[in-house]
Amino acid sequence: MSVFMADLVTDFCLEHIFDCGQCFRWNRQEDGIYLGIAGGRPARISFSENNVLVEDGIRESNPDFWRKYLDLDRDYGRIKDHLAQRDAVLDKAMAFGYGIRILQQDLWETIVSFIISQNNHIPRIKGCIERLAASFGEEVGTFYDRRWYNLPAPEILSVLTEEDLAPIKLGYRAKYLIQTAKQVCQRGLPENREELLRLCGVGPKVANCIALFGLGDYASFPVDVWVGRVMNRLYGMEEKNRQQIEAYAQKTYGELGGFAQQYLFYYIRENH
DNA sequence: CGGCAGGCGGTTA
DNA sequence: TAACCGCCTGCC
Repeated sequence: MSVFMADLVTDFCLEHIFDCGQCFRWNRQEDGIYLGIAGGRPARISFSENNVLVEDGIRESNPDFWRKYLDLDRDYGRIKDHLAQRDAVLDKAMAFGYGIRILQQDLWETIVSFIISQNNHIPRIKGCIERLAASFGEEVGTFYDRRWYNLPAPEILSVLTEEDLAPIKLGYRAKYLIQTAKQVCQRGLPENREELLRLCGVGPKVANCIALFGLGDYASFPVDVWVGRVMNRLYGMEEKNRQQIEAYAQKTYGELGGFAQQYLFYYIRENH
């Protein structure tokens, strides 16, 4: 086990980070500590008095990994200032989700997670991901009294059948996952949105999520039903007019679209 | 029971 | 290229 610490951290709130819809493998404990896994590292993360503390189940300490994963080197105060200048309507959403950070997640895990997420509820998405990892993923060790597993690599997933995956209860997303795994084995991982859209089961919304969370494409502004709702409520736009919403986001938020989307999404999810 | 959820692929016109 | 429709599953 090793420990990572960072002090003087502002604009950071574990609840906002882990509940704003960008990740599915972290869970809040009764003491407010989050227990989960990222990049093959099971960990406990806590935050108090501007100090981030990460205790992970890996022998060799790797502070760079956690700094990057938690996006600690980015000035979110400045991002919020810039967004506030561009659009006063965002103030309420940014005040509400003040501690959001966009995690820099593993690309393959992001692809798998957001293919599963389509037309699906968060508790079920989480269940599917955990069953998939426990059944077909590589075990990374024991941490706080349980075994932890990575999501299965493309090479593993690509040779499974829909029948193999039946117990995972992925529904029609199972064949998407297998096909996408095959494509990644053949062509390698996608490097941009256009390549993401070629993957089976990846449409505009899922591609935008993967681009934002897995590729660091911070201009990406994923529009789902919740973003449609919030744009309707705060801006009076038509909920299902994705073109109009995307055009507005592009024009107004520009290269900060992904940050704006996260504040808006979290705001409407928690205040509907 | 039908309706729906953090969409997508496939089929039509 | 826009509009439909069916889809696994689980929950209301």
